Amino acid sequence: MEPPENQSEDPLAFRLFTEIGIIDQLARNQLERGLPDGLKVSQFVVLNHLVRLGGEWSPARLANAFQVTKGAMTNTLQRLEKRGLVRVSADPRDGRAKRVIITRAGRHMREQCVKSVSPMLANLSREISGKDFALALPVLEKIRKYLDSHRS
Amino acid sequence: MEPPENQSEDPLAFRLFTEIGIIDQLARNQLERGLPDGLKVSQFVVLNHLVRLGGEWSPARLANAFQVTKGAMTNTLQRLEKRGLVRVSADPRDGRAKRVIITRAGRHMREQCVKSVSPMLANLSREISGKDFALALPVLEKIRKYLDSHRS
DNA sequence: CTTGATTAGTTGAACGTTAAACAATATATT
DNA sequence: AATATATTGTTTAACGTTCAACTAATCAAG
Repeated sequence: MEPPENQSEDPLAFRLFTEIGIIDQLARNQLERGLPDGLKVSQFVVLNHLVRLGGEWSPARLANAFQVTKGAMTNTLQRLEKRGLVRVSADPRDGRAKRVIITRAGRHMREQCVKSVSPMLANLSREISGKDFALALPVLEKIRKYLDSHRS
Repeated sequence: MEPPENQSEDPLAFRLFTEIGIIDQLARNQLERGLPDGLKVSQFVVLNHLVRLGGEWSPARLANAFQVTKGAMTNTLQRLEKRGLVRVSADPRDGRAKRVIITRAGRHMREQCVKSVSPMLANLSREISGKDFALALPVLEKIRKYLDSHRS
């Protein structure tokens, strides 16, 4: 039998996306305000991604990971390279592709960014328990993986 | 050489914001692709807000609710008014303010938008249970309220 | 009443993103 | 080999947003 929540007009899912939209906007604003040296969120998330997952990433893979266009990633990488935070070079195995490697300065900048975020995270932890985060995170991961695999 | 790092070393809250950012981007893209007549997400959420909560809203209140600047809301409302989906008029009680009222065409457009979203939500409900949504939603609401009350 | 501070809305420049067109290279088919 | 198809990255114009400056109106205190 089908519970009524599975109907096409599920208010729960819709409200969840609404909350996510507002949280994303608020968090981005507060994060960007604290980032050092006028670094943009789009640039920070790339640095963070490179540090967290390591290895070499092509611009196309990065664009795909963050679901932005190739043009946007070209722009972000050019700005990061101008700052000396990443190095972009031709891929010797594929004449079309490039490789993106984070520099030592890039790792250091990412560290500073993480530090600039921690006060906000610490304050948040005072009001919302780790148990709550642990409760919501798997659900969000599931949703993200679903959306990620069902995009055209 | 640095050891390979993985994301589970990041604080739970940080990973949660990362997931939220990716979900927001994926969901916005898929939503906007399905909206009728080239309507933008920013325009749809205003229509949806006016239908759901009813009554008269000033541009400033709307800008505050969605955490966008007044300039952005001016732009969005001008586009909605050009389409005849809202009516913006002077507030008789406050010479500085304006009132935003949704038109019948606006309500109809919102209905069509909701219809265009339902297939996506229905597919999502097939993979993620209402119980999961019910689990995550209160946490997200708590986080949103916290961020909302702690912005400078 | 007058001054000063606050609030509502608009405007224009700067910026980042998207979408589409493009050149270069790779892959698959025949 | 030759041809067609797909993929990578860049560029350009259009668009939406932010930010700062601005006008107009309200509020608060003297």
